[in-house]
Parts: sequence; C-alpha cells; structure tokens
Amino acid sequence: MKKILDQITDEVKAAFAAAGLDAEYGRVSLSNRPDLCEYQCNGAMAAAKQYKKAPIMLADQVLEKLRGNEMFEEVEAAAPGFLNLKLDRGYLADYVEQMAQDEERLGCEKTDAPKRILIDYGGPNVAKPLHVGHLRSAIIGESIKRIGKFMGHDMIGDVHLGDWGLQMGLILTELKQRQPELVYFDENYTGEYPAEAPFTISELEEIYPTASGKSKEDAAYKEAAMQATYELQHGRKGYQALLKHILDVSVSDLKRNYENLNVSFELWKGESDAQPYIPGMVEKMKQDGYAYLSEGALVVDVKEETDTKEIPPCMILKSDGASLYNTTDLATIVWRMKDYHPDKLIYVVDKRQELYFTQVFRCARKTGLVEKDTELQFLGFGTMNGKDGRPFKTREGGVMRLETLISNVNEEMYRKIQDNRTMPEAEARETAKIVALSAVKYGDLSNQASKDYVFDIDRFTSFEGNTGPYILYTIVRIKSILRKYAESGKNAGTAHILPAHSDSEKALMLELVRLNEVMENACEETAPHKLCAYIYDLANALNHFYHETKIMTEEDETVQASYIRLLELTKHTLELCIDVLGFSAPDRM
RNA sequence: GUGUUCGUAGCUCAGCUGGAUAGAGCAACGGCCUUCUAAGCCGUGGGUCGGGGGUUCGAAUCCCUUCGAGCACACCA
Repeated sequence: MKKILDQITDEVKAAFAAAGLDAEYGRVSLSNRPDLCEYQCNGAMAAAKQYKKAPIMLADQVLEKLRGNEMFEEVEAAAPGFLNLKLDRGYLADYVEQMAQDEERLGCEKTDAPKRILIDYGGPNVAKPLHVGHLRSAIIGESIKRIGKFMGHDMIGDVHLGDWGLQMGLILTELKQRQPELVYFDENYTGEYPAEAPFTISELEEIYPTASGKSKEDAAYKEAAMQATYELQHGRKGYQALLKHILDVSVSDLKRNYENLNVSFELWKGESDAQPYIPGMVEKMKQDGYAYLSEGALVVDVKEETDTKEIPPCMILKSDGASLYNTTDLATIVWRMKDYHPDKLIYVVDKRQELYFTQVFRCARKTGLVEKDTELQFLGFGTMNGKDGRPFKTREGGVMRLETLISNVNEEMYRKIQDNRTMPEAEARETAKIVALSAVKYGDLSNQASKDYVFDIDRFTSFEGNTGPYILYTIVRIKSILRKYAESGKNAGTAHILPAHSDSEKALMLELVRLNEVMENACEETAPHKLCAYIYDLANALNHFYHETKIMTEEDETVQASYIRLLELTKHTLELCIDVLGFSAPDRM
C-alpha cells in the first residue's frame, strides 16, 4: 500500500501546483502539535522567499485548493504559514481496513530494489563461552536481519567465529600436556582420527583460561603454544582434526545459546574459512602494486585527500610474515564476494573498531576485492554499561557470562510474575523466559545502537513505562479480550472497520497507519530503535482506547465487530514488530 | 597531541534531512477498579536543550568557538 504520508503529500502537492506554486513545497509531515492537527505542511514558509509573498498568504492560497477535499476532515492555515490537516475518518478507516485485509504484510510493500545483504554479527570465540559483550551484536544484528528480510531483501547472517590464532594453539598445548597419548599428537599416525571429541564443552571452557593463564607466566609454554598455532596453520593433520573437534563441540553449544536468544545464523563460517584465500589475495595485492613493505610489514595505503586526520595504512602482513585480523577480514570479504556476491556487507561490531574497519573497507575497495557499487557498512554499537555508567561487570569485577545474565533476568521476571498472578509453575517459568527476553532485547534495541547504554535489570524488567514487558502486556490484554469475544460465540469475521467513533479510536488508527512508513525507515536507516519507539506509541494509543471503550458491552454488534477487528489489527501490528525485533509474546502473563 | 562521538528534567532516554508551547518513562505528588488483565488510565510539579558566538523569518537540530566526558590512533582482535 502506498504510505499514507505519501498519499497526503500528493494531495497537498497538487494543491500547491493548482495554486500556481512549486509542488515540491507540498511535503507533509506528522504534526508536532497534536493538539492542533494530525499532519502539517510547512511549505508555505519555505516558499515565501521565492514568491516574495507573506507565508500566510501562500498558505491561504493552497488552503483554497484543499477545501472540500474528501481526504480531510479539516484543513486550516495558521500563522505564520502552517497548513494544519486533519484526516477524514472515513478515509482513515478505509486505509486501516485495507491494512487489516493484508494479513501477511499489513500494508507494507516489499522494497522495489531488493538486495542481497550479508550481515556479519555475533563474532563469538570458539572454546570461550558467550559473555555480555556478545549480547548487543547478536540482538542488533538479528533484528536488522529480520527487518531487512521482511522488507524483501535477501539477508544472510554470518556468525563469523573467532576460530583462528593463538587461542587455538593454547588449547592444543594444554590438551597435549594433559593427554599426550592421544593419537592427534602422534606425528607418525596415518589412520583415521576418532569421530568423538576427546573433551566436552565444559572441559573446553576450562582448558582455554587455564592455558591462557599459564602462557602469561611460562615463556616456554607460550612458545609451545605459538609453535602449535604455527603447525596448525601450516597443515599439521592431527591438529586440524582437533580443531574440527573443538569447532564441533563449541558450535553446538553456541547454537544452543543463540537459540535461547532467538538468534540464528545462515552461515557458521569462521576466520579459519578465510585462510585458504590469504596467499592468493596477498600475492595479487603485491602484483597490482597496492601492497608494499613499510617498516618490515606489508601494507596498503588507504589515506584519502579529504581525511581530516592521517589514516594509517592497512596492514596486510606483519613483519614476521604472519597474517593478522585485517588479513583475515579481507580474505573473508574475498570468499563472501566469490560465494555469495552480496550487494552489501553490514558489520555489526563494537564502535571502537570504526577506524580499523575504515581501513579494511578502503583497502578492499582500492584493491578491487569488492565491486564499485558494493556497499560496505560499519554499524558500530556502543558499550553496555552497568548502573554506575562503567562497562558492565559482575559484582567481582569480572566479565559476566551471557547465560548468567539471561538466567538472572529470567529469575527476576519469574519472581515478578509470581508476585502478581498465580499460574501453574511450568507456565510461569515459560512465560518468565519469554517476557525476560523481551526485557533484555527491548532494553537494548530501544536505544540507538551507536550509543552506550545502561543495562538496568530493574528498569528493563519493569512492566511500567517504555519496556518490553509493557509492550507484551498490551498484546496480552488484546489477546484476552479477543478470547472473551470468541467465547461469547461471536465472530467478527470480515466485518468492516468503521470510521472512528471517538478521538482515542482515531488516535489508535492514526498510529496503525504509520506502520509501513516506520518499517521502511527502520530498514533504510538500520535503526531498530525507531520500531521500538513506534510500538511504544502504538501500545499507548491502544491502552488509551481500551480504557475509554467498553468493547464487550457494546450493544451495536456492527460497531463491536469493528472494534474487534481493530484490536486484531493492532495485535498483528505489534506482533509483527516484535517479531522483527526478535522476540515474542505469551498468551497470558 | 590528533581525530572522533557525545553533553536535553533528579535518573534513564527520545527528538537532530531547521518550524508553532522541547517530549516520554522512572522517581515525587493527586485522582480513577461491583464493569474486557489497575502489570492499566488520567492529572500536577520539574528544562536558560553544557557555555558563548554566527547563519536564518525561525536553531536542541546547521556552522564556528569554548568547557567537560567517552573512545580510537599500524605489527592484539
């Protein structure tokens, strides 16, 4: 469906043209003075200079052309030159009705320029449990992927595992010390390696920190780890077999954890998948004359004239010839382009990496790793802070595991549910989980991604105010009344949504019709927080309407059926939005 | 030092492609349940939008400057 703002704008533009003015001045926006009007046009003021007339006179001229227009209930010109518009209730109800009939998409058109977008988020390390630092990337990335998908883009999420480098060598070294008899360490072994991993996930999670600690104190140990890393990277069979075990064990655990967050990935590629592409890539960069030696390291210049600051060159190989983060990320771009030819790559990573990604992007572009029109977007997110405004830590000052954080929120939510209602134990637990996830995700997504934010468990789990639980509560309220209506043996079926009977009903409709506009905008600007702001407004409008309108006791069944359909649409709209935000609502709470 | 992001109510945040009286929530205070979930709704108080200058008919929004905070600045990822 054409966005309602566009429909109104078209009408006002036509009026500007009919009044002999440039139609471009007819742009309409949502009113910032809801007490005066619903939509406004400020074009007359902007046009005043060009036509050398007082803005109010121009506004009056346009007003004449809009008079009697069926789209509007009321049109007026206000000093110094605003055009204030109120929408006709019949027109509005028709629009809402059309939305309701489009059960799949609620009036949201898919993009007319679908793209293939590969989105890089998650970024967990294998052999290390997810911690709170991984939360934002997962939540934001998942939501952006879902929004894009809904808008008709071909979205591919890649978890981009940290499965390369010294950390793997450390694990190998520690494992060798503990179980030297394993065939993986026998260089002369030529048979098949066992299918079963010689460790469990919890052993793995303990091995890594132990090894890391030892390497800091014991130089020989560290040397061994570096040697193991080198041998792994240069094809030692037993080590590669172990790497596969580490990956398998770790990935299945990661999948379980991400599932609990309602986060999933199309691709489970890692840094190791990029390694085969490094030699060729480096060679080509040299041949093409982009890469040169500087202070012993192989680098590519990426500075540009417009820079306000010297951008250091992008390092491709360290002076000892080893690859590094940049190398891997660039080589990752190579296979992503080769295997998936995305139109766009989005990186959802900590904003502190911005300069680094600027280098990588420029290098990729300059050396022809991506095509000219391939978009590269850095979507940096801010730090999750504790109530003290400092980066979120456990009480002891350590990094909190993601599982711990989630279960804390689950507990808190369970407690609150028990405080207020009584429901069977199992249902209360399940409901607590659903609501807790909404608390965490909404708490995160309702902030602008790029900003730091304070993770406040008490605030996020509150049912009051701008929180996930409040949104869910609103949905549950609607579900409850729809249930009652169905139990009374009635069925609204395809009854028409009638023009609003009250201001609160009209206000609700006016919120509903914004959906396609907001969704499209959130997609274009990769800004889930705009969807959060929208559903908060919508939930408020619903609760206001709900409070004023007695639906079950409405005697006129046509009117009642109209209300019911409006409620259904509101429910669908809220559910659609929370779905693309990455959470869901229970039936009761 | 250079660059960059930010500074809006006591707290947490919107608003920033310039528009009318700067908005929410929490916290404080006051109303509304024999009636669809009161986990709700309605209302009151609370702000020189860090300071200063400029552009403009019009600035929280754009530009400059200044103060303050965070972050980043090639062989970590």
